[in-house]
Amino acid sequence: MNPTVSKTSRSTVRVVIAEDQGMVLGALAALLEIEGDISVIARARNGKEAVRAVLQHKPDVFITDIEMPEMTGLEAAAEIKRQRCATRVIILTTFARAGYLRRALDAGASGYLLKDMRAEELAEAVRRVHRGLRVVDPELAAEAWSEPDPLTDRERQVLRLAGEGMSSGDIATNLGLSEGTVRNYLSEAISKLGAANRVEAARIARTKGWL
Amino acid sequence: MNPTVSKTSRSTVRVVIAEDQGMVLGALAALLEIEGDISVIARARNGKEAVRAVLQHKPDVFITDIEMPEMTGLEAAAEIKRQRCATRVIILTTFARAGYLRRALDAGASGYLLKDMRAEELAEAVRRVHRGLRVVDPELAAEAWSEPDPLTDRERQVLRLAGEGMSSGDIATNLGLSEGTVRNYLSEAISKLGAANRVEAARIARTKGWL
DNA sequence: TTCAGCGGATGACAATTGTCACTGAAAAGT
DNA sequence: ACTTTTCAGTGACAATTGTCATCCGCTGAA
Repeated sequence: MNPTVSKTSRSTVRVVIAEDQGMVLGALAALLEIEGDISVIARARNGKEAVRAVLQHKPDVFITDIEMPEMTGLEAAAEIKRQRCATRVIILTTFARAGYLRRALDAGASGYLLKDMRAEELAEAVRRVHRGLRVVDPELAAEAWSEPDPLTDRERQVLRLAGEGMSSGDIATNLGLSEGTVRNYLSEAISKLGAANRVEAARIARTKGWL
Repeated sequence: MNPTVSKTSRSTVRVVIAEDQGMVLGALAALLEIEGDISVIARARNGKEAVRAVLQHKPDVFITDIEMPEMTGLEAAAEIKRQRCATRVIILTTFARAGYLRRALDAGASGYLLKDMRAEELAEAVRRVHRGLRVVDPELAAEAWSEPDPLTDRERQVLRLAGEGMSSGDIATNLGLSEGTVRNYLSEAISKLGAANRVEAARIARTKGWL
């Protein structure tokens, strides 16, 4: 498959992977190990573990899921950049959400891949990123710049809780606001998102990655 | 392309995998191919493809995700059993939902694995199932029998749409019912599930796998 | 210093939602 | 033939939700 590279490390790319689903984590590692020029040197099942592993091993590339316990992949990426670690980051996620991509790029990620891309593209992306290139789905990239998150922090908080099924009153006590205020924020969010009610608004925000 | 018999020896377990996320599909295949005694003879990215592949290749074991386009993994499993195909089925999913497990067993599945189990357990489960054993998380199994889905078909339909953010009126026209009737069903579902409103009810139903 | 802007709150009003009791018309038992 | 069930609908009422106009206190810039 890759004749130019001998499997004895002429230039082996050293990789750390983070993914909370053990089955997928192991499988991705297996997928990359098949490639002669890539070596998985550590695995993590949450963001904190991941940060520790990356800072310790200083891999060439760090591949991470977004939604994980303890610490998000995006938070982990940001933390790693903050520590001035030269490791390049690839976000690997299920969600084609503009908001996620934007936050990923803000956090200094070099790649943003979707889990429903072809499996072969992962190894290719690792090599590309290692060479210093960026790997982002062009279609998604376009969308990311077009539509910025219109919600304020409060609106986001309120909408998140409303989407879980909380009543206005519950949300109010939960956030230390008055019930009327909560309804105002909700109303504002609903109109900003062009929704008909809080549930639809929450759904829209979720699919855009604004949560 | 179609070697009539095993080129490898004694007893290779022949497997077909179905999973809609290409990256995960390829990775799982790689994971299993590492094992000397397991061979992935076909892959599918949705339920229909999967059924076709299984009926054509008659593998020993069929591993499938649940939530896929075109046709659900559960539906695929049921269809395969209906066709009197001897292939044993393993459901591999993210969701530890009693309702899913119950439907899986009703569909004649031999195994129900969660994606957040350890990666090594997959190959082991394939072997176990191939030997005619069942592989189901004991804790989940207990829960599955304890609490049967209390919802009627109508309540399910109505709740599903309500969870998407539709108003009672929309749901009514959508299902050809009157608005009052919709509210009655919703009210009934809410009380059955011990929820405070439609949103919470939908959330509860979803997490139990009753959707 | 003053004034615009923002976060938060009120109050009022209409629309939607949740609850209940009750009716009627089909199945489905017995 | 005579109950029961089940499914759908009605009407009425209370609670919750969505919308608006308006108000207050604070902060930051002109």
